[in-house]
Amino acid sequence: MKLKDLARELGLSQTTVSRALNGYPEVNEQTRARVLEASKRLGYRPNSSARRLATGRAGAIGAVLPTDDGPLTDPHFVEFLAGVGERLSEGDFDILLSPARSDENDVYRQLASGTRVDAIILSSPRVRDARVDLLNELEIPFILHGRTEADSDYAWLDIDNIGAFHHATSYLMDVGHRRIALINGASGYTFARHRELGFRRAFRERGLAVEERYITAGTMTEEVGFSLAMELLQIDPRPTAFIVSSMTVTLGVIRALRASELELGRDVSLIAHDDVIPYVNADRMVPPVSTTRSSIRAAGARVAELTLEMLDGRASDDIQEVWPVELIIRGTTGPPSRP
Amino acid sequence: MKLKDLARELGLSQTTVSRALNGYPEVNEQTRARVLEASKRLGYRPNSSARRLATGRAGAIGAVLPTDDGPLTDPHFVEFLAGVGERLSEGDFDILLSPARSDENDVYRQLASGTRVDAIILSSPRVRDARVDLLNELEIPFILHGRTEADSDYAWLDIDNIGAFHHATSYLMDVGHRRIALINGASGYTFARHRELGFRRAFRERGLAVEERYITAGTMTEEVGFSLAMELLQIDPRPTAFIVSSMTVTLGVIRALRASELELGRDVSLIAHDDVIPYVNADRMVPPVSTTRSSIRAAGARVAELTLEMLDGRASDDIQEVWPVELIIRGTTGPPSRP
DNA sequence: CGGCCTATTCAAAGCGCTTTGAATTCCGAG
DNA sequence: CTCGGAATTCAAAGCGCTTTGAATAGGCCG
Repeated sequence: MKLKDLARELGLSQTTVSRALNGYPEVNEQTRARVLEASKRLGYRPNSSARRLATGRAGAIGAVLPTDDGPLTDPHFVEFLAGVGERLSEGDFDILLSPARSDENDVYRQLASGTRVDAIILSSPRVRDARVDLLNELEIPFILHGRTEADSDYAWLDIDNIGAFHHATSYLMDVGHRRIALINGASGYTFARHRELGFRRAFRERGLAVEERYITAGTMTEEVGFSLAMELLQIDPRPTAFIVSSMTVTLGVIRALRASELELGRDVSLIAHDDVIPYVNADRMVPPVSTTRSSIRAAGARVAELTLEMLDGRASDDIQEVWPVELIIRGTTGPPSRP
Repeated sequence: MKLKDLARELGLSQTTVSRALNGYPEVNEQTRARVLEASKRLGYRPNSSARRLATGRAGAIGAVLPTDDGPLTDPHFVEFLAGVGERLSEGDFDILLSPARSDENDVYRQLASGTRVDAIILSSPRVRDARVDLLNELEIPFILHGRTEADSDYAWLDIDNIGAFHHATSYLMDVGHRRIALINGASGYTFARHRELGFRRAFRERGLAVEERYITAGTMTEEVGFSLAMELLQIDPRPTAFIVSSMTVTLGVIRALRASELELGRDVSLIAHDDVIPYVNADRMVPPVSTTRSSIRAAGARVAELTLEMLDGRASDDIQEVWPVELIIRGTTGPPSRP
């Protein structure tokens, strides 16, 4: 069942049928209704290759599977992608997944130079990210989930990491903590940088000095969370509270606390950033974990939406969104214990 | 730079240039060399939409993002996908990711009826899986990673789950364990069924009875691992060894052991199945975890390869591969402790 | 009633590639 | 020399859709 067949069936020209289906205004509404009905009844599905050839659009958004050592560990990335996909599938757009190879630049170059994608979505940007320059040079539309240091010349959507960690740190201070440790994502990434900035700002605002030994960073895995927490707990005096960069890392921290026979929420407080992945649920843990929360899936959907707008002509440097982050206090935060 | 331009540049017809580039035999080797050189020099990239329209191929393999409660938790799925992508990107094929919506059947139906994918890859099949019937009916090529109960009429690649868990169980028996607990993936899925079968076979072979209370199953997350292990440890007498369905679940089991003040490898033995995801490394844990190991990424690559063969005409019911699984003994397995 | 404008529909020309069927060239055999 | 066949190359016809430019029909005004 192709357009031609459908048109013949209806006694109309391909032009009219095509326009009726694509919502053009110059079609009689009655005709449009007939066309839509017949199209559904006969199970007509436009051939996307043909459509793409005719429109000159690839009909796909490129994303690169991050490499192992990236900060966006797999579950996060999938969740983000699910959001992107949700929104994209409403249009005639696909996600084109390219695995990152040894030379990542090559992957982007290939995506851009071919006619396989209309735009590219980047995740986990660094403070200075060569990919941004590359894509700007290649002149292909792209959007960042996150941002770089110089964030004025391209499209991005980011959450307010500074605000989130500032808020979390301030809260802990409000309930009495002073020895607060930070377990951050790997330095170099903007989100980690921002989180540290927010953390430090809370101290500065109160005229308190940051204890540098309490600031740590690493790849965001359970293992790293465990070992960093173990190291932090060796320090004398040990921190009374932890601010942790992800729920995955938090699993490791909890393991470390157990190993040290410390009770979470009583002996030690903790606030973690929660990207709301189904894989680990902060609220269902024991005790429920206090978090700064922002759905990475929702962000994915919005990024997709912005991408489509960009392809519809919206200026890319007009697309810059910062999302606020909620602080949700649950059972892992209390006043510092007096040992 | 389109084919036409390239042809004009070379003083050849489009036909010849196209054939030269696509490796057809009826082209003079000298001509082919000239064409290839010019193509590279001028940076020619074929327009994939056009090629796809002309060949009638969509140039994409469909995969459905599993829903939250599936057994293939996100990190596994991405790793599998990475394997698929690796292989696919060598050809002119993409991965088309569709997020599973409320009615999953609809997603498949849409994938199949449109002209957007040439084949579909299915993950985590159930013992009886409606999707297989659906896709057979829709007459679109597809391949399963895993298999169903009735596995003769379609293409699949699976690992030897029966053998793996039989081997693991037998090993534990060899070193003296009798009270062996199984923490399995959610029942209903073939891989979980097979693992249980392998487990039971080891008992049967030795004329031993299975203690049914030691057999548990659930979604493969850290949380579930923790709570199932906690329950198992309440049983009197408690199991001396655990066989666990994934490394993620193992994290939870380890947390439960710590909470119960039991030392892994001494008080309790453990063998886990390891899909070799970068996210959790069995060998780097303390103590290193004994595993049945099979790279899910390699499986993905092979599935992609088989898919391409299928599209090249290989009969789908000729494509049925079972991969053996290694048993790797590390530090979490020893003789049972005598309490 | 003729002319003009708007609403609606149509035929045909691509989009950039592959592939069919035919044309051309070149050789060795007869 | 001449002819049939192998080796090369080519022109042109699609693939199924969108879109341009033109045609047709209907409605309103003077």
